[in-house]
Amino acid sequence: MTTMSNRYQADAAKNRPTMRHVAALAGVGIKTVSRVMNDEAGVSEATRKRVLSASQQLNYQLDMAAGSLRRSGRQTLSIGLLLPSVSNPFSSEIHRALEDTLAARGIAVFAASLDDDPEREKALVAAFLGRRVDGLVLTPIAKSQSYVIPEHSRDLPMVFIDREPVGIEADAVVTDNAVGAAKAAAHLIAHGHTKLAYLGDRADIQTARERKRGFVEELGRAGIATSAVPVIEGLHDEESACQAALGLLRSEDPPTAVFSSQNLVTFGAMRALKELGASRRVALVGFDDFTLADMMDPGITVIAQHPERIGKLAAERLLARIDGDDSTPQTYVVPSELIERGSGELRPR
Amino acid sequence: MTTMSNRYQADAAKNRPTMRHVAALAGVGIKTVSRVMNDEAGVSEATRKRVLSASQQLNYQLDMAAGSLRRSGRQTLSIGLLLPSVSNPFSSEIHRALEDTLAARGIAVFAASLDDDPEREKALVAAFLGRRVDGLVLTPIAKSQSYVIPEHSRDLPMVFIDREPVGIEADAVVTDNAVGAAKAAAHLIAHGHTKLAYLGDRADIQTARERKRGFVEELGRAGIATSAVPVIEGLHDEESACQAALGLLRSEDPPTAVFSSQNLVTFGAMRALKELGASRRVALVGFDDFTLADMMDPGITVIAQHPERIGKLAAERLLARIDGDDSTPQTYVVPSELIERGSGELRPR
DNA sequence: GTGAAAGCGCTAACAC
DNA sequence: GTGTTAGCGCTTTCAC
Repeated sequence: MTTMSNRYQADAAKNRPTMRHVAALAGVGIKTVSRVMNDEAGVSEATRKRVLSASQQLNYQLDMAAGSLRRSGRQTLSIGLLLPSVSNPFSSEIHRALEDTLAARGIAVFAASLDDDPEREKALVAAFLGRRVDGLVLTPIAKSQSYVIPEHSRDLPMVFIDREPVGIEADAVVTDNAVGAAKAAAHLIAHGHTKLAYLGDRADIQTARERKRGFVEELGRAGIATSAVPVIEGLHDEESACQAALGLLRSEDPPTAVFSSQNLVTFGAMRALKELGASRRVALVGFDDFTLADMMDPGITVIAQHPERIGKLAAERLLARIDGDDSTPQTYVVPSELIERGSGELRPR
Repeated sequence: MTTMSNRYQADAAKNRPTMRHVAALAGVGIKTVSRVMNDEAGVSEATRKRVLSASQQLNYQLDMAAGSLRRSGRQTLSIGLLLPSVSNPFSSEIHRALEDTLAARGIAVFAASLDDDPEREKALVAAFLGRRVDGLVLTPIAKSQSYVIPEHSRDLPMVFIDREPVGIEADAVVTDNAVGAAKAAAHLIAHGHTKLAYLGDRADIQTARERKRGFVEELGRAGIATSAVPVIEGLHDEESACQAALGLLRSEDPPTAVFSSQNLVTFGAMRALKELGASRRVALVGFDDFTLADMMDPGITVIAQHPERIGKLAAERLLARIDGDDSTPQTYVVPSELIERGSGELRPR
């Protein structure tokens, strides 16, 4: 028996030990080891200690994959998260909040970046499915998400974030984009502006469309002719936004207030205003908050989103689904918030 | 036969289909399905097509976990990544670069946040090991990493980033912290400053210690008495850094140039300078680059790190180890870069 | 080219 | 309390 234990021990030092190794060393059956490792009842304290000691001696680690293969329910305690990019500040805040909520349940997170590529979206979903994740949290970018319908019907929990999915009914957690943009317009109008301008992202992005819609509708409510308000779309980076803003501000009848629909666009507008020395003359409200916004001169007024709340809510919905909630899928709206910092409170002239 | 196929098909619509389902529907043996799904040779084109069609019809997805259980080598095509926080900009840039390099090999990334908690470090490593990751990339924060020695000896590939591990010999990828800080000191001295000040992070963080060492050593080389240079450490957030900077700048003999060892500290210093209206009078160089640094007034001169290079290099080292490289572990140093933007080029008086 | 049998590490079901 | 047997979905081995 001693030789056998030794052999198992030597074996386990190089190769990864299994329950058999632990069982042999502890002198018990394999099922007993399983009971101890899973904190199941029905093991005497003495046996428990022997098993624990053997497992520590061998540095044994339960193999979750092998376990879940046999276990009914087949949970892997891991989920897949698809983001525009893991390095995008908005996305990574969501990621963090999700992680915190899921970690409390011992769930690990696979994270991946989409880069606006619909093909990648499908490929990454497939990659996650192959790893048998217990759920999926994704930022949809493909035209339709109907390709996941088979999985969804198999009760794979799924929550969409930032944008609502198309072609499938599933839970979603989004910002009130239209309302937020309308708040920005109303704020500028309340400060005396009638000559507004809109700098927007690509129209194929759902959130961008929503923001534009909200902004324009608010103009209508305020009785400002939409035709008098320049709306520039298709801005996806700082440089193009800066050029667009420069064009507007140098025109014959320049706006006295600008709304930018997204961070990079806001940065471009800020650069343009700075270049023209107009930062304290032309009002600016940007959608989405950013670091150092309060350190600018003037501070930049923004419609802040709450990524941490989106992430937390998405995680909670996912857990509820994992726990068997089968109510009708729903879209949850997280309100945005106007933060006054100076640039949005400048008055015309 | 038809009834059987139908039964399997109905079964597969609700439950997840297995190779058996596909085999039954295609009218072949299970091993043939395996061959097709793994792109193995030795299957006639006709059979291949039948199998492929059946698998698409059922929406079949190969189960990687089950496969790797039996497969020799047992690769799961997933790795674990441990970061200070997934939402930290520096970390998430590393994350992104890692992901890109590993995605090319079909490797998925588990990401998790440490929050400066040594216990979490150990727990998360255990969680990853239980999921049988093929490798680990980690930012060490515990006092010693000797707890992973057993895994390391079992040839689990492992690369440390940002900080070198203690108590174990393993690959590491780090910034040249001391050299970078020395460059900052030299830059300020070259611009005529002799009255410098150092604002630093907590001394228990390795990178913070290195930066201080490099800075102080450069003072020595320049013949500036270290005793004449205030060195404040233990600053871990913007507020404490701001207070420390205010104290220094309001003292009887204030510094003409400040070096801040980290982003949040830099922000605090910027705020203090702004509050005192000293932004254009007192020089500032910060360690680590940040968004909008060029939009400040003046632009903020920084010692930029290259997270994308750190991430890429770490991924490459990990892949090399996974591929069997068993050369002596090594520390790879990624050079930092001085970026002049104005604040660091201000002269005294 | 193809398939049957064994077994990866574990848990379910049941016997003792 | 504890151990034995079967089998999760797949790949290996080897026979046809």
